[in-house]
Amino acid sequence: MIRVLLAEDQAMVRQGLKMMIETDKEIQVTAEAVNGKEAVELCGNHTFDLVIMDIRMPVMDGLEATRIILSRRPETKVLILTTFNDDEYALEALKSGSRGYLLKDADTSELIRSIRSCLEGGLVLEDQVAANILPKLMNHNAPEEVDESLTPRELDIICRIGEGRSNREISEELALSVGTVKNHISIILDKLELRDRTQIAIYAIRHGLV
Amino acid sequence: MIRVLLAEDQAMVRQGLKMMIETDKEIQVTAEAVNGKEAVELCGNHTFDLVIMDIRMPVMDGLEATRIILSRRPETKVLILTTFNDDEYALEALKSGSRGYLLKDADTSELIRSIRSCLEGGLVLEDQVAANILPKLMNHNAPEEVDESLTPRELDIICRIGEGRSNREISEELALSVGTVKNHISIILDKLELRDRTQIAIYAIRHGLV
DNA sequence: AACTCAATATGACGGAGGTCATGTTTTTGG
DNA sequence: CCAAAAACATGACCTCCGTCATATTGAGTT
Repeated sequence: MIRVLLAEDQAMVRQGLKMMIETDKEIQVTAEAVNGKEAVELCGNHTFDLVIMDIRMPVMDGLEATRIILSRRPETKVLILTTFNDDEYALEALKSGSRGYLLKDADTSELIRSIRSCLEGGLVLEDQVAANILPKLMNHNAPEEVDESLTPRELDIICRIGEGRSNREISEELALSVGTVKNHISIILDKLELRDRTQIAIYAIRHGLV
Repeated sequence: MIRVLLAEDQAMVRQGLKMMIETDKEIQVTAEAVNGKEAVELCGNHTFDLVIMDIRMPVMDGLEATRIILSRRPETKVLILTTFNDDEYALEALKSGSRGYLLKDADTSELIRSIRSCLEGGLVLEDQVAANILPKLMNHNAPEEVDESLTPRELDIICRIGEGRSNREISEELALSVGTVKNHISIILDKLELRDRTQIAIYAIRHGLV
């Protein structure tokens, strides 16, 4: 038996959802909440396999409630429920640790399929939503190409600066003199048109070298 | 009419797929290729709405073929076809610009649904695959929580260090004396248990403050 | 009223960072 | 094989960074 907590402020939507969900004999809505705060409290006192959480609710919204619940009971699966096919929300919903994103206009079979997929470890994502957020996530760590005039040695040193090492530490790790490390850094600063090691560290991280 | 190019080296799979696809009267397999190279050549001479591309093929694999085709005809949709629910491939497939990821054991209705969703701009992703790759993409910019003992002023200065500013620049931007900026930095270093401004910059980026 | 804390300031001090000039040794490519 | 580039080294020099001690102001608390 799958125990579901339904967190949704609109009684009508809640009722409709409950009926749709309980079409499946193995799934039961064992509790309902009208806002995020109630949902958090219920999760403190009871155990649920799945929480279906509306994103817009009074008192405490669904994303914050999700974060709190997962920080206390990480094994709980949370599916975010929303009206809009809004990729901004989708990203936030995923960052908060939810296991997916249900649209309110989904039909019963779609709903059941999503719930079961989620409980089996899947992440439920509309194709349209996926098309919007994946490129964002990929571009975000898009490794802009590194200046190709950099030598292997210089790249190595850039990495170490990006890890927060001092010149002394770098010189010891590479069995060089401190002066040599400084020389390399001077050349790096020149090639990359930067001013100091801090900017090198930023460069290193932004270009995915660390 | 939707024109599909089928790139798959195994004749049997190709035949089966073709029959499943053409269940839908609006979709037609107008060409077939037995490896990536053939697929690329066919795309040069003809126009297709969709390419279904096996990932493992002789001569040229599906990922490389995808990259070449998309560099020449970016409007083409490519769906990658594979046997395994392998997230390593999935990431590569998405990076290559494909619009999703079909499993060979999908049934006919699933297949048709995926094709149509893809042509409508969707990104087709198994829930299990999504569950594997999304955390990877998100962890990269995982906003570990920032030390809460930091004051607003200190956070501000941390951000500016994370942008590569010198003490002098920061003091001018905030209308402070250089000494005050240094004082703040000393306190920041103490609170975060760091050693120098470079490590502060790294902290700022890793915690999503910049 | 007494207290705490954030924010500001000053000046002195030592050390790390970065520049420059110069030179040697290896690697590598034509 | 020779020339160019990369890697390594030294020492002098100056600047910027960060520490420390000390102090003032204003906001909020008890």
